[in-house]
Parts: sequence; structure tokens; C-alpha cells
Amino acid sequence: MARPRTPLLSRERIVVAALALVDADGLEALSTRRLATELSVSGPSLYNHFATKDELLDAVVDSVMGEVDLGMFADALDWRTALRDWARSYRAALAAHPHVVPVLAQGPGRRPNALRLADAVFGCLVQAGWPRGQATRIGALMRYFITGSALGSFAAGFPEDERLYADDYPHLGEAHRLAEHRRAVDEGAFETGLEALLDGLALRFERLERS
Amino acid sequence: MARPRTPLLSRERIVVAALALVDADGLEALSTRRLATELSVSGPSLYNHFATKDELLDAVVDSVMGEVDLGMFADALDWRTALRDWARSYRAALAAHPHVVPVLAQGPGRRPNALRLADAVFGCLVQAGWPRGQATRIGALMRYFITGSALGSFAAGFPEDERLYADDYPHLGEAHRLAEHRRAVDEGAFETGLEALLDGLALRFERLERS
DNA sequence: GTCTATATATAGATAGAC
DNA sequence: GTCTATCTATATATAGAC
Repeated sequence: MARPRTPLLSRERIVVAALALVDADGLEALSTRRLATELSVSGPSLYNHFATKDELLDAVVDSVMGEVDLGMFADALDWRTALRDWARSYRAALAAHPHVVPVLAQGPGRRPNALRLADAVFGCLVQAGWPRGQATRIGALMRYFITGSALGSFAAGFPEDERLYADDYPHLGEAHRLAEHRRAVDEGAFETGLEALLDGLALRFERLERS
Repeated sequence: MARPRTPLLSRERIVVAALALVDADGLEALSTRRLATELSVSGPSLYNHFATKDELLDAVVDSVMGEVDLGMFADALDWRTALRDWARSYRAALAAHPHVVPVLAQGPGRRPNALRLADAVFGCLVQAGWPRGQATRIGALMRYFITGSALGSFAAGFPEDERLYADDYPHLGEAHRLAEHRRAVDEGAFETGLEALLDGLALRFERLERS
């Protein structure tokens, strides 16, 4: 096939297909061949749009960060409400694409959406009255909790084979039933942890204001 | 070479070398060929000790879980002290081997050390008076926070090139200096988050006891 | 901007000699 | 229990025709 009238591919089409592939079968399933097949083109055609596979992966990762809502920081509510809403949106975006979490947990690098997110969180906290050092730590610890929440289901990690636990793990007698309640357990743990974290931070903020 | 008098390899020697390789260059660097070279044997020799590469990887991952101290749960101090000490030991073990975190965050599976850990944490919380449902959530949310903390450095994720931030990210003017203080930032964030979490959980525990 | 053909590297795993 | 030889599959990427 020669050059088509209108291009078959675009960076966006490629990124969308690549993300779908990663979501379905994991990062290691993202090969240029498979991606090209999915897009009904030949492998080398992709190199007209991305110089290397790494450049493509970067775009895929940042597209996930682009799904995170940052609007709550503009409206300047209190820091606690903004942080809660942001955390939920952030987790939802990551949990929809768990296989990209290990990559994006390496930090923003030069990816615009990731940098925009860091900028918004830090700006909100400083504006609310947190000292810059503390604001940095809060940004970090929130990312720790959220990426950890999206990296893997807690409930689904326990095999459903009841006999596995019986003899050796006295307290795990009901662990084989965790997978059934996967969503409730995982979301309950996230919400409990989020509120506990915010309560703990609020205690520190009160102390700060009194001094 | 024929069968040697004393075996050149053992499961333990292989696991230790494999972990060193993963620590140095990441999970994808763990190939049977490279591992064999590192051990001064030929590739296929490894298959006398592990049936598949997956079986080997499982052993590597569980060896990291074996580094986590669980002694604090036996002495039955208050749950808060035990949880704090355990969290620090857990994070230290994982942070020493960040490349295995995405695998072990998938849950315990059938790995004995991982199951032992889950059993100890859950048992401690229930014994301290937490309802079983709450204890499950606390085990989950602690794992979220700890794996997230060990998955990647927050500080090291920001490029040191000052010009990157200047125009587009008004609040990140000092972000290029984060990498310098990497350890202080990452450990400070972990400690702050850990104490905030424990404070928030303690609030809930008090409420529980009053009712 | 897409194609076919291909270069080059590397992977996990098996067969069978010793 | 280790070896050599090899099978089979798959990867990223380039050259050059159209």
C-alpha cells in the first residue's frame, strides 16, 4: 500500500489502542507488532508517529494522568475537601488502568499532565497555609497511598482455595471468601484509609495554627 | 561437564543471585541466560532446580517477604505500636528491592511468607479488639500505603533541570532541588503519613470503645 | 505515510550426552 | 546435575519501494 489520502493513524489513535492493550493484558503485552495488528496496519507504520516505543509508552502513561480531575483545586475550597475529592478522582483513574501504575509511580518526569497535577496539589496546600516542606511531604504521602491502592486489589490477592489456610494460618480462616467481596473490601479500605489520613493531617494543621 | 561431586547450584544460591540481578537492573533483566552467566553455569542447568521461570520468580518475591520482621506481633503490645514497628520493617524490606514491589503487591497468592505476614497482622488487630471487617480494611490500607511508599521515590521523580518548571508550573519553582534531598523527603513523607494514619485509626478505635 | 522484507537480538525451554 | 546443541517464538527497529 502506498501513501493513503487521509492518514490511517494518528498519535491519539495509537495511544488509545495501546492503552486498551495494556489494560487487557499488561505492559509486557504491548509490542509494536500486536499494537499494529490491533490497528490493522503493519508494525513499522507506527514509527512514522513515534520515534521509539519508549516515546509511545510515555504518551500512554500521561494520557492516564490526563483523566485525573484537578478542578477542585481552582475553586479553592478548604484543603481537606479538595484533597479528598482529588484523591478519589486520582484513584479512580489509576484503578481503571492498574498495569500502568508501576510506570507512573516513578514520578512525573517530563510528562505535562503529571507535572500539572503535582503543581496543582502543592499550590493548593501552600495557599491553604501549609509550610512548603510539609506540603511536599503531604503530596508525597498522598501519592504513596493512592498508587498503592491502585496497584493491586487486596481482596483478589488471596486464593479462593479454603484448604490453603486451614492448617498454617490460624487467623485467615475466612480469607478464601475475600475475592467475592472484592470491590467492597478494596473501596472500603481506600475510603477508611483516606479519611484516617485526612483526620491525622487535620490534627497536625490545628497544631500548626495554634503555634 | 558431567555431574559434579557436590552440586554447583541450589535453590537458595539461585534465588539470591536472581534477586541481586533484579535489584540492579529490574525485573525484565532477569533472564535465565543472564542469571546462569552470573552463577557461572549454563542456562539449562537452572531447570534442574526450578521447573519454570515463574516458579523461580515466586521464590524470589517470597524471599523479600521473608525479610519483614513479624516479631512485634508475638509480644502483644498495643496494636498501634506493633503496627508502627511492622510498617517500618515492611517498608525497609520493600524499599531495598523496589523492582519486586509490583509483583508482590498482587497479593500473597500461595507464598508462605506473604501469608504468614497477613495472618500475623490480622490476628493482632482482632486480638486488640478491632472487628474482623475493620481489621481486614486496616490490613489492606496499610499495605496500600507501604507498597506505594516503596514503589518509587517521590523526590527522585522530578527532573533536576530547572528550566522545565519555570514557565508552566508556577508552584514547582523549587522542584528541581528535590532529588538532592531524596532520602529526607521520602522518609519524612513516609513517617508523616504513617503517624497521620495511626492517629486517624486511633480516633476510630476510641469511638468504637465508647459505643 | 504506509508497505514488504529483513537485520539483529533475545527470550524460555527441551533433548540427550556424560 | 551439568553440559552442548538447538527449537521456536518474539522483540525493536531500519531500508527502501510506492
